[in-house]
Amino acid sequence: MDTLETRELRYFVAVAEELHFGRAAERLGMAQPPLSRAIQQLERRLGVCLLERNRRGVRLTDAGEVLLHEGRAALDAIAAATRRTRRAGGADGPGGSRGRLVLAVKAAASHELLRKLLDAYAAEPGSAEIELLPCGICEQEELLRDGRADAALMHTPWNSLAGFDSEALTTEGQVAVLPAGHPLAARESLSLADVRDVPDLPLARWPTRGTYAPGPGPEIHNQTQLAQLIALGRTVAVVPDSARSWLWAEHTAVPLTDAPPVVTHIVWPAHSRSLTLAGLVRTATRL
Amino acid sequence: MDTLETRELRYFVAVAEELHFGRAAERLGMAQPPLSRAIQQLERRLGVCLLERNRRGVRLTDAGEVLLHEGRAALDAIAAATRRTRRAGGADGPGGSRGRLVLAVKAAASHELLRKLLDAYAAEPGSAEIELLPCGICEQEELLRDGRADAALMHTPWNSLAGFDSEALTTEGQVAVLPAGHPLAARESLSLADVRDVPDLPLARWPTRGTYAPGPGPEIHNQTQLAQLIALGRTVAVVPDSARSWLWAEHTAVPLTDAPPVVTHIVWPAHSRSLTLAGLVRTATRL
DNA sequence: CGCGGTGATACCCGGCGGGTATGACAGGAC
DNA sequence: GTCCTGTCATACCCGCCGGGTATCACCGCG
Repeated sequence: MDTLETRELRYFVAVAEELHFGRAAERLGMAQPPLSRAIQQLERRLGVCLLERNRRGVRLTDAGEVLLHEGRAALDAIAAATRRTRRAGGADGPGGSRGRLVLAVKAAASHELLRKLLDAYAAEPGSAEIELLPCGICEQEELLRDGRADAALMHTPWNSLAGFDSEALTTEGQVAVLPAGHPLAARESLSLADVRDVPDLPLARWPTRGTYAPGPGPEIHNQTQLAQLIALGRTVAVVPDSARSWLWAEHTAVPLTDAPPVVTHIVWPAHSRSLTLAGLVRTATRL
Repeated sequence: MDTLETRELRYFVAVAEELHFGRAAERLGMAQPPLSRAIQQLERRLGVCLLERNRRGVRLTDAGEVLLHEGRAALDAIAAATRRTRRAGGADGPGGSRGRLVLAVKAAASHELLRKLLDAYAAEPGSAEIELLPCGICEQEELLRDGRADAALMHTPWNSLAGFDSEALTTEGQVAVLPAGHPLAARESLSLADVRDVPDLPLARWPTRGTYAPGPGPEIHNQTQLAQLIALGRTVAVVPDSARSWLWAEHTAVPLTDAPPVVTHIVWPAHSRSLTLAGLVRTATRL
């Protein structure tokens, strides 16, 4: 009468994402009629209309929109339960050591900090093995939610810490990275306004929470690509101070006076009660 | 091969909580043998040992401990999906107005603020109906997690905001509430040390995150009980400044110089995307 | 008017979730 | 020792329901 089954959630999310019973059924590896029936049963059990079936396609009702969001969150929680239990049971990969932690990090971000953290933690008595999970620009939230990672290093203001527990580790300023020969590269310092208004160098755009702000500059997907575009004189970027470590000879970094500071946090699921994780966090905050 | 069913989670959580197949089966309204079999299947599918069956009782393994925590979170998420979808579909209670929001509040806490918030929000164009859900001292987290509430008013440092999104609304100092006739009641101000060391008045103990710290004072369950115990000269309490509004004639409030400030927040699930909720939060932050 | 494409309906079947009866085993009372 | 008791596991059966196939009803379109 009340509790939804995982299967029903999976089915509904598939239909709500595809907005097409046939395609959704294909994605789920089943035939279309039982899927239609399952969704009908779901609507009857909830006492709520989730989909508007116009001939030619399907649309979500307000309630359907809610169930899509909440259902995704619930499916993530279930996947997380599976993954973390398997990991705790030593049923993963080779070695199968107990208490292993998976730490999600953006490639090449906070490199110095990460090295110090790993060294310091490994020196702790009784420390567990830390597996690093390199991930894309804004993937950490998802990895924490669905249990593929147990902790992550995140950087405000780019990442959102909402929904997680976190501790701030370091704060740093930002610099503008310019082609070495550019006139602005000779300046002692710059303001954000300076950088935004260079006519021949449109500001590179990083994704914020997975989407790109509109603008003239190129959309950046990884750090190597960015480095190359800057070196070729096609763009300028605003990056944290610690990014100086991967600059090329053809780059010049100029401090920004008014850019928001970048804070690196260690982040974990709010409900976590793992002692292993607590140890890692303690080590991190003591750095 | 991988995704857990809601039923399996329910079964496992019941067994893990009871540590007894028979009682768990009774709680689930089923017979013991199929429950045993279901747990075995679960262990085989996860490839992990969850329970240690000694004759005479059952114990959780480390992996079982993890699944208990993560499974509870997942079940909460599923319950939340059900409740919020039903609410969005207007399938709840009489009236069935769309976009209704449920706001969880501790009885009598932040009364002034709550009145202002409700008035201001009701005056907004297109505002939804706000249903108030009075709750116990530290129940708000649970209500948000399992979907019985959409938002809550919480007070740091008593409530933990971990896992939620929040906005701070007001900050206030704390006062010591004493029986009117007590010698300390004549003082202009007090320190926490003063209040803690009154030999004839042990400090009342509020639950923090659901549990009571050890101490000599009485365990407080609600505000009326506290008021009475103070009036009878049995205890002294440290409460936020706004609590002056419910004091009796037999009470005296004395400002505390070094008590941590109490911050009232409006709190909501981090993944929420509801426009109605956003409107309420906007109103609240503008107060 | 037929045709393609949509979701819904009708019907059948096999698997599995659940029940009952019973077993295996350890510990306590005596 | 020998019960008895309380625990979880095993064996077996059955009915339900989830899933498949075939088909329908409907609409838009050339």
